[in-house]
Parts: sequence; structure tokens; C-alpha cells
Amino acid sequence: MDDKLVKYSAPVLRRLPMYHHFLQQLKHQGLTTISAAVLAKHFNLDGIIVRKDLALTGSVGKPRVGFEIAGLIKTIEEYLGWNKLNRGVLVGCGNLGKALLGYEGFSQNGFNIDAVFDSDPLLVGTQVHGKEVLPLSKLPNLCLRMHTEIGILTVPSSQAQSVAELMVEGGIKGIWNFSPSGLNVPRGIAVLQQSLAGSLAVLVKQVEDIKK
Amino acid sequence: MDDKLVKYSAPVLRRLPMYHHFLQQLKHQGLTTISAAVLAKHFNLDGIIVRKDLALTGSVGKPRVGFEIAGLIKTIEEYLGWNKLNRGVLVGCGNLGKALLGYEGFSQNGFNIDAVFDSDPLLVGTQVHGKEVLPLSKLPNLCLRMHTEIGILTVPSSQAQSVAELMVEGGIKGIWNFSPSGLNVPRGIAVLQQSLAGSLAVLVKQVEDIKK
DNA sequence: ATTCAATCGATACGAAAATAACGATAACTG
DNA sequence: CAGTTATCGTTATTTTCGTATCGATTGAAT
Repeated sequence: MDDKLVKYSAPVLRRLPMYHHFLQQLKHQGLTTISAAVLAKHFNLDGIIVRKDLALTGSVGKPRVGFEIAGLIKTIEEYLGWNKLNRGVLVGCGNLGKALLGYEGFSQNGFNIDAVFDSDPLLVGTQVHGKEVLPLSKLPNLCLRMHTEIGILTVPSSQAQSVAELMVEGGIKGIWNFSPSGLNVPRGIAVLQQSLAGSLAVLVKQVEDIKK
Repeated sequence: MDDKLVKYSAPVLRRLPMYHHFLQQLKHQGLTTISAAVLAKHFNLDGIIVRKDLALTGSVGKPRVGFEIAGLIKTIEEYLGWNKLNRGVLVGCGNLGKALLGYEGFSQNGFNIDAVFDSDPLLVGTQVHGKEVLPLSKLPNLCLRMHTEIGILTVPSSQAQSVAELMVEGGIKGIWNFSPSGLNVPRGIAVLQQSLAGSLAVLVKQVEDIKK
């Protein structure tokens, strides 16, 4: 039976982790409460946006006081599923792949990279950030066995499509694609295109705009 | 006098580079024309979106034929300012910083990283991807002299704010922030928050959604 | 030459996000 | 204890984005 059209908003999902990070800093500083306005100002956002984002997670604040920081952190984590363990595999041990492997933001937020793959025989067998690099051929079976659902793709664009197909074969349900190539995947597989050039294009236009 | 409300759309700016990359592949394969529908399918987009995006750049197609690939590439480059040379500096030579320095997508699209900085004395003076790492203290003056407008920030979040302040001092107009921290900058400075955790959160939700 | 089909381009519509407005509540003040 | 004010939470408005519809144009087919 069809589930009641589960709603999620990408803009909100992108902002919540930023709040979360800042809130943890505040918590470490010993603060206990914060108003939506202060949170908003720290990210150059409108206060209303923050209040609505937080409302979505189920957080409730108190007038004249704000939100309890510890509670906020908890509800955000629950909303994002960061209390459960999320898992993925990474393919492509170049500079970018290594950088992502070392990104603390993942391990800190309940995301674990189960396995690392590369097509380069020289890299296979070596250790990267404490994980052994496996040959691509092992990807499908390993993902199937571990029920891995997320694949991080940091290979050159010439290999992107073929690796994506291996991921699909392995039952991967969502691909985070850092290559600029589009991926041709069956329906039912999510592709998140992480376009660095696109982000830069946005920033460049913003700067041009400022100069007038 | 106020310039006529220059309009730009972030979603469009994020898609255009993807088209551009694909079009260059096609060109190398010897193709000369392409329809919006084919382009759309390659990125799992609606054909109407592609047509409207291309219309925005000033490209014109011919019925029953499509768009001329070489012309498309040119108009996209003009629209994005990729024909002019754009420049920036990068601060933070960790894994991520190195990865961005090596990213071909930048050099290929007319974006040049003029200088690289790090606070670590052990890194200063070394070469990374053919560029010498400079001490942070030199940042403001160098940016002022070169009129650098873009700053790429790939330092740990504890240093993000102080580096941002140096960038502002150096006349930087747009900061591409890869740290999860918010940046407190004066009005008139653009900050593009590149939230990796946020992107991952979006993908995880999409995958959850698929499973129903 | 006429018909047909594919593709573009423009207009119109709907959904989603950001912004604004306003009433409600709880702490502080005198 | 009453008034004031900061802050929340809801509803409404506007803007932006994506989608649908439809006529116009051009190349191919008959």
C-alpha cells in the first residue's frame, strides 16, 4: 500500500547539518539555550527559515528563551537518521576519495564507509586511512552481502558510468557522484550529482553581482 | 544608477557546467548537433528544463535538428564567464585542498588558482601540484595586489573564521567554504557553503524514500 | 508539392521555497 | 501583580522553480 507521500525538502536537509555542527560547538562552550535569531545570523540566514526548519524536526522552543541546545541536537540527529548507523562504500582513491575518507564529518555523524575500491592494481591492497583498498571486481558481491545502500563515486569521469553499473549490480540504491558525468541508471536508483564546477559557477556569478 | 536587476538562477548555474562537460565529450566523438531531449535524458532531467536553461544562455536551436554542439559550448562558456580568466586563492592544503588543486575541471574551464596558503609551517615552502605553499600571513597583501576575488577555504572548522577574516582583509569578494562552520563576514561578501554533510543527508533521505 | 513528424520556443500552470505578517506565550521589570 | 518585551509558532503572501500545454518551424517522406 502506498505510503502517505513522505515529504522531505532538500534545502532543509542541507541546512540542518550546519545547525547541528554549530550547536555542538555551543554545547562544548557550556551554553544551554539559543534563539533561532542567533542561529540564523551565524549562517546569514533569515530567522524565519531557521524556525521553520527546526519546527520540521519537531523541536519546540520557549518564548523569550529559545531552544534547548541539547534537545535540538538530539531532534536534528533523529530527523536526519544520524542516531542509526548509515553505511556506504567509496570507489576511487584519488585525491578526492582520500579527502572524503578522512572527513571527520562522516564518522562523527554516524556514517561509516564499509569498504574502499579502486581499479588501479597499484593501489589495491594498500591502506588508506586505515582501510584496505579492494579491487573493483569485489564490489557487487560485497555490497550485496552487506546490504550497502550508498555508493560514493570519486573516479575520473571516463570510468564513472562503468563503476555506477557495478554499484547497481551490487544493489546500491543511491549514488553520490563527484564526477561531472551524468550517470545512466535504472529507475529506482537515486543519483546525487555533486557538481563542483556548478558550485563555483554560482559563486562567481554572485561575486559579479556584488561588484555593481 | 541601479543596474537592471541582474537575474541569475542557482539551479541553472549548477546544471550548465554538466551540459558543458557532456557536450565536449560529444564534440570529441565527432557529433555536431544534439537535441535538448537527448541532453536531458543523459542527466535524468526533463527536456523542458534543458531547453529553458539553454534559452537563458542565448542559444538557439533548429526544429527537427536540435542545437549545434560547438555553438552551445561557446554560448554556455560565455554565459558562465569561462572565456574570461577567473582566479582565486586556496587556503588549507589538507586532503581536500590537494584534491581541489588537482581538479582538472577548474583549469579546463578558465579558473586558475593563483596561490596556495597554509598555516602549518611544515607545509609552507613545499610544492603541491606545482604550486608553492605560502604562509597565511602573506594572504591579504597578495590578494590585494592581484585583485583576487575568490577564496577557497579548506581548513579545519576551528580555523575557518580567522582565515575568512584574512580573506576579507585581502579584498576577497566570495568565499567557497568547505568547512561546516558558518562564517561571519561583512555585508557585500558572498559565502557559498559547501556542506558535504548536507549533500549526504539529502541522498540518505532519497534512498529511504525509494525503499517504500 | 504536400504531408508528416520531430523539435524548438513561448505561454500558462502548479508546486515548492523564501519572506512577511501577526497573534500567543513566557520571562523579565517595576 | 500588571505591563512590557523578546521569542516562538502559525498563517498568509510573494517569488522562484519545475512541469505542462500548444503553436511554429524545419527537415524528411510520399
